[in-house]
Amino acid sequence: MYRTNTCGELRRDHAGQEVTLSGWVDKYRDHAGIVFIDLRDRYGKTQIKFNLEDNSDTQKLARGLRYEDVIQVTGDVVARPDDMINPKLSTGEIEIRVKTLKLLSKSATPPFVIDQADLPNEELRLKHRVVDLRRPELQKAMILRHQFTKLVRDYFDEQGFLDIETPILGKSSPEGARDYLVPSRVHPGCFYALPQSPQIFKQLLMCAGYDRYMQIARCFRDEDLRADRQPEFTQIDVEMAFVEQDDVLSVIDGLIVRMLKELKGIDYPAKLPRYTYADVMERFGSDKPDMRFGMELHDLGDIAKTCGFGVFSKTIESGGRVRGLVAPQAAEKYSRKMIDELTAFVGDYGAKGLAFFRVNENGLDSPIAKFFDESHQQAIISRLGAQPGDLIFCVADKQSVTSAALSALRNRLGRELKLYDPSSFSCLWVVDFPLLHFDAESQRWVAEHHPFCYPHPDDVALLTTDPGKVRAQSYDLVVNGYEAASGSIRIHDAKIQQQVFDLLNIKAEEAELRFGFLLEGLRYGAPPHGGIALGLDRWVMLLCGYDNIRDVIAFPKTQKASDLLSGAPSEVDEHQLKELSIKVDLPEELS
RNA sequence: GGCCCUGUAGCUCAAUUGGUUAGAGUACCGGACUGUCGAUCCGGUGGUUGCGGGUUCGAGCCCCGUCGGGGUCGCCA
Repeated sequence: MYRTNTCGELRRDHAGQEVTLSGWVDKYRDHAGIVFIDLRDRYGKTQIKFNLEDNSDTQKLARGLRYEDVIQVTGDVVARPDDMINPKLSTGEIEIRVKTLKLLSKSATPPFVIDQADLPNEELRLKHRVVDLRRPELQKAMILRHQFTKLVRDYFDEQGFLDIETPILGKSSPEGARDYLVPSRVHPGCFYALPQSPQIFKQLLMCAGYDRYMQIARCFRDEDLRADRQPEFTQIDVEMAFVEQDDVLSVIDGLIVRMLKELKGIDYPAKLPRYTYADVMERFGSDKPDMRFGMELHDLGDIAKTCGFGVFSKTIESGGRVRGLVAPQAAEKYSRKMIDELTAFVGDYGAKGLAFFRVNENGLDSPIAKFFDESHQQAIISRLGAQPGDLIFCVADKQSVTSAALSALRNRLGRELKLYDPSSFSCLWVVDFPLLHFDAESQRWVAEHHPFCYPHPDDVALLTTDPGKVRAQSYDLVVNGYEAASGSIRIHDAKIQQQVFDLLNIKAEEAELRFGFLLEGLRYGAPPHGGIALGLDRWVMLLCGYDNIRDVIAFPKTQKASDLLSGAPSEVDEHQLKELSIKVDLPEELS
């Protein structure tokens, strides 16, 4: 038997017992006559000690132990004297007086020390993920991830959902994200695609009568990575039949409230607040606003129109917008140089400039203040509710640019000005997304969510008259500024589906080719249905309070989608390619 | 594909802004030490400054290219 207890469980009550522990050497403190070792496993650390008078051979062996050696010890649990209790350890009231020591596995010198205050750079951590995964921060994430998925499964089970698996090897569809492809050996020249999500299969399950489905599903998208995006990620995929939007939202409300309570001890109102897309876009400039703080956007169009500042008035004349926000008590905190930096920052979002005003007792102070007379200055102050000491920022541009620039600025200022508690949570629904948007590049309507999204019942008539105004029965769950879930009610009515396809300029033949197996499923008695998918990795990231998704994935990939641990992706043998009827044709600069 | 940051000892960082033999802490190796818990003290090993070019009397530092890592815009139905 390798152990009778773990390294995290022994307390004062255990004093006097003989125990056997196994684990990793976390620290060693060698005093020649007495040697202390902190023994670690995933449950905690226990101090073990070796006395010269107890057993000089064992003590000699103990002195040679180094970081990450794996050992087994047997000895007696001893209560520590009061002045030697270590309050930093849960096991700090006891220690093990070792009688026998066995070296189970000698470690090579590790590439970095786990308890080091300065974290090694991420490249090294990913290369040596085995060592990295021993760090408490990653262990916390893995444990929380497990607790989260268990809670999710339990919750949906209680609600009558069935966990059903869907294929990993599927059919490629050109819409949406780029597919990861898998060549078929038995069908030369043909490829499977890895699922971007189990979307169509879960709709087919609804048609088949499995009216409450859930799955913790791995999804794959070959798009560029971000701090919160990996090429393979995990969704909590949910679909329900005979439901309206409110039914889906209520089920998820219940999940979120329970999860925040059980995993974070946070009491959240039983029903998460709901906002319309139009509302949050106007007030926050984003469809995923971080509502842990205010600092809302305000429209200054009417004031800008008549002011003396040409950039503003001309923007309004040409159909653009002037909007602004107030950074509370930031006038002194942001120097001209820092504001220049913010100007460059909003430039990334297309803003050609960033107007600013420092608010003082008499009005506005700014290089462009002279273009605003007393009444215009007061109008701006009163519209924004600004106080002396505040700093006002404005962007004048087409609507989409004012939204993108100001929402990014808002997030940045909120963080820099510490306007919220980073450990708090703000969860909300955004509903009534537009069904379609007009893509200027391809000069056509494209689906905002996907082509199977049901239009808002009040807007069906608009499909033929004003498609851009049609709202969808789709919804996002937004947490701390992240899209944490997204879903919709699907079309189960062939006539409306046809209308949407027509709008998207998808011909019947093409629809049959691309989504034929879904349309086929919808043909034989499709119940009204809808669903949602939660981003598991993002949720765990948020629950841990981390700012990147890699720290909640055991073996993540880098920004270039490589796995530094295994070396994937890699070239394969010629005979493997031949078997798959594949010839590699590298671009010239790589060959 | 664009923009920005980054790469110096096993690790975390420094190097007076182009100037002597590239330093410190930690890890590692050796020694001392019987109550430490970031143990302490003494000594030692350890470097093609990511790689390749260039400018210069002289490059860790400047320039060009390239590779890796990170952030972000585009992209992600």
